[in-house]
Amino acid sequence: MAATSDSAREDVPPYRYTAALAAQIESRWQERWEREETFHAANPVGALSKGFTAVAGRRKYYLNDMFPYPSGAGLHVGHPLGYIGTDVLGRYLRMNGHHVVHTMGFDAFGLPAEQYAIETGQHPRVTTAANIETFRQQLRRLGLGHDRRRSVVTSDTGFYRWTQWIFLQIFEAWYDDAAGRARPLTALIAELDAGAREPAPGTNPFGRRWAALSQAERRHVIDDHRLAYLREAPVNWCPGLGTVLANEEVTAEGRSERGNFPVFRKPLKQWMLRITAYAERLLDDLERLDWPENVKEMQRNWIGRSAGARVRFPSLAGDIEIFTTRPDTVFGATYLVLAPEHPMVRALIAAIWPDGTREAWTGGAATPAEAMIAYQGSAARRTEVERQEIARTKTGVFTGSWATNPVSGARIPVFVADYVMMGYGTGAIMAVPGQDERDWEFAEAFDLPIVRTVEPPEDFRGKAYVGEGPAINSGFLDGLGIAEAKRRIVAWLEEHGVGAATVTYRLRDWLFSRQRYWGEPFPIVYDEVGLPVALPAAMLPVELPDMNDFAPPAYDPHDADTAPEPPLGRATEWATVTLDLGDGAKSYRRELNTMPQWAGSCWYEIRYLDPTNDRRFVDPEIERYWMGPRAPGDAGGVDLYVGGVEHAVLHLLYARFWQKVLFDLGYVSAVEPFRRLFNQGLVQAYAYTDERGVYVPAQEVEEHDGGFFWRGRPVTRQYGRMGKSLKNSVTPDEMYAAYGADTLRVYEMFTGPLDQSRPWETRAVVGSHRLLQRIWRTVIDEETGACRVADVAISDATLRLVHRTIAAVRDSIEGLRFNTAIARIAELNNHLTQAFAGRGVPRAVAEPLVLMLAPLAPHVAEELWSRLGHPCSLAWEPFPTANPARLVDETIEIPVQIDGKVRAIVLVASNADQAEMEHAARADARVAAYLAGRTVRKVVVVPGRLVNFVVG
RNA sequence: GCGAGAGUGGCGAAAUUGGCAGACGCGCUGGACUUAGGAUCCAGUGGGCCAAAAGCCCUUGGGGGUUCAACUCCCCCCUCUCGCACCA
Repeated sequence: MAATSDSAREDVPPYRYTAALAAQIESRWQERWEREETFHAANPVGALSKGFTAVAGRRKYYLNDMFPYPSGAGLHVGHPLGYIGTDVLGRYLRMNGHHVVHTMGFDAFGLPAEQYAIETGQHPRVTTAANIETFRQQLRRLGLGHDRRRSVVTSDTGFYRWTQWIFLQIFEAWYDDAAGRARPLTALIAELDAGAREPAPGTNPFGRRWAALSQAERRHVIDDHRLAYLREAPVNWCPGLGTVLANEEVTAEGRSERGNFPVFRKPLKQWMLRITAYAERLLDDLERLDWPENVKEMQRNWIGRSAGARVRFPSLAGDIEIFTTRPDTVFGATYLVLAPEHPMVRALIAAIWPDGTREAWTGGAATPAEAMIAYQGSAARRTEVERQEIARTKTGVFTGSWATNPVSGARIPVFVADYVMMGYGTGAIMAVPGQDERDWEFAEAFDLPIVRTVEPPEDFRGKAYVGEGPAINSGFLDGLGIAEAKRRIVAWLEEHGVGAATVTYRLRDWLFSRQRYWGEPFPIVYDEVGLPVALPAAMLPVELPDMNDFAPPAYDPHDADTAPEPPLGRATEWATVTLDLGDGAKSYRRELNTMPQWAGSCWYEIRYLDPTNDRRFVDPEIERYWMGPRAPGDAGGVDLYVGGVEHAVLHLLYARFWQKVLFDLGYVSAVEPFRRLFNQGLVQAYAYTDERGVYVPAQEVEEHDGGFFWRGRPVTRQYGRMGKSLKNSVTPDEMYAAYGADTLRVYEMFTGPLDQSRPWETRAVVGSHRLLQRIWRTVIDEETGACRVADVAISDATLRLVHRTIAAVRDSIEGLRFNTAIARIAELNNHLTQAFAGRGVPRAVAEPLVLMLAPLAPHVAEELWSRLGHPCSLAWEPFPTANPARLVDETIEIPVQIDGKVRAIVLVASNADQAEMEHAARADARVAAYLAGRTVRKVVVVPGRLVNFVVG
């Protein structure tokens, strides 16, 4: 590494821009920005409104980064890529008349923070505070133009008090399907009491009207309406982490996203948030967002809307309801399949195998019950790897029962098979092997009848046919296309009361409890009969008790028979509390689970706006000013949200959900939290492993003879993430020491467009340092330290280049292509070095150069600006504007092609017409030589572009 | 398997959206200043033919097409990255 202290060398000019000088300049300007409150953004009202009148006429702009969780490893150079990008844009917008709010907080609750604390044997409160301090110092050195007053930490009581408050709003609300929005439960109760409505379907198991229900029954009905509710259901239990997880936190391989531990399904009573009520709106409103298409697509896939029908198949055990997207194929349903966990399986299992049961259907067992036990047992014993490998081979077992196809009247067998998931649709399907590949495979394996209901084309050679075609073997549907057949059959099903059109989502309700210590406690207590009671807002925050034995029990990660045990249960004094909640002092038990990692990040961007408000989570006027819709139909939200694509589903879906609840309840004016999303790329790096597969320090690896070596031993190289454990981390601190923060900023922005991943290359950083050195030298005499600005004439060519550079730099920054902005600045400076060598530079050139550099390398730009004689910071100085008249040259160089190949360059007036251009081209000696004795078949002249003679 | 995106010098990349391919850098080569150079400055640097220059030819993953003109538009294929994956 080039960590030299060259300023100490005698032959280095005394006023050269070196790492040492950069360090001085950077700390001086950082202090000054802080002292002068340069980046404080004023709210229209409230505690942070000082100075608002001065900026009231500006256009507001809310710029936000996905906030980091403060890990113990500190920052590496990959972390700040997005932060630098947003800072460049923020500074640019500020110089263009915008009123920019930009800050940075910390996502401090959650598993990573707690695990780090456990590893280091310290309390998470201590490690979190220390880690945040490290992050703040590293980030401060970057010179980010943030309003630090607005920084929030999700684990501070002043913050999580409001996370708890929002949970209470969710708890005290229900989704009014008729109105298409969430409403307070008080409104529901009023309408029920007034007889204006009856409980929603599925919430009243008592079979009597509201007016006839007892107090306890009414309580039950109300609890079933809540957007936050307790439910006993199979959840994702992860012994390795000691907690249950949301579906979004479990990988397709059935392991925890964090830590990669096995996850088991286990029935437990847990808090759920009714995100499914918002499925349609979460899907529809994606259209209103300026987000990367791949992220929208990921959310669409996760929500997984499919339109189809539910159909009831009568059986001796009762009606079996199935979901299908192809109701038109119902005549071809030759058997039913239930998921192994389906509640009706037990009732469907016959005592003995019916007569004529085929050998293949029994699995060799003596009775259906035995077969079922064997089948469920073999599924549970399979390892994940085996499940992946045999995922496509169909297994299952006959229940011994039959059902009736309600349309064709056919008697069809009922199977249980693990290719049907309990979590989707109704957990049961009608199998139509003729039109479904999976059903075909199963039908082949179990020798079941196959009836085609859509006629395949003549040349079709496959098995199941899923394409378009006329219906066959389908009674009154015969001859119809799929769409029309669907319409007819759904009408028929509804008319005969055996089915209905319906929409199903893949999205499940959000499992919201975690058996961990380091999270927000729920603002919930349980009364003497074990029912949850919300604490009044006045009792918030429910503070996390200070505990020394906060770690969850250490389970064997592979032991499915363990059970979660919230650490807060050990805080016995805290866990029981005597309260007067309106009916006298009584003893209550507290909720012992905590909220998941994602709770704080669901709304932190709102709190940034009004971080000190202790009466509301945000003042409505402040929220409307920064996040409100700009026009009717506009979703509102943060103007630009920058972060990694890894949050495409989890955080971004949860935050949208909370935003919509808050919107429905009238607390915020924006329907969406993030109007525009931008995914920055990763900074990647090479990592090296020795022959045992152990990582070796990447910085000590040498490349020679076509191979890589560490201490003389060959190592293998792989490319990927940067990380401490991979021994390929480079810290910003190393770069600050070697070159300064401005160099690091410029380097990171120079390696490519912001949305692209790029490799880190320490040896290339010097190029950005040299650029700053050269710009410094353009303005400052390295020997004397004097400003080189002089009263010298500017050529038209130079002036044009300045204006062209301004136009290009503006365009590049606005498109978040900072690499090309830097290239154009470098180009201009290279030109100035030549054009004004030894003469000093004109002010009219030096000043725009410095101002253009300012968003990218703000410290050195401020220093140069001040040395150019300006007493004030340039942070609010107008960004240079290009004069359109200065962009065009009087004469331009035009390529002349013969048959599409450039053979000459001629000079023509920029406004030359076609004839003049052709004339100029023919006048060129080389062109004339090429054309001599040949017939020109065609001449293409594009004014201002080129001339092409076609002779071939 | 399905969906999305991407393939340009040794490396990171650029190309006003169909008009001089490789801007700006790293690296490399040579030179200057030097006790020294892992500092700084200057020059050169896609490949080939040629002693060199001039000149000519080739070149944006591969193949075909449209066009006076294709990194850019169309068709087929290959490779890589990401997401989803028995979702009925």
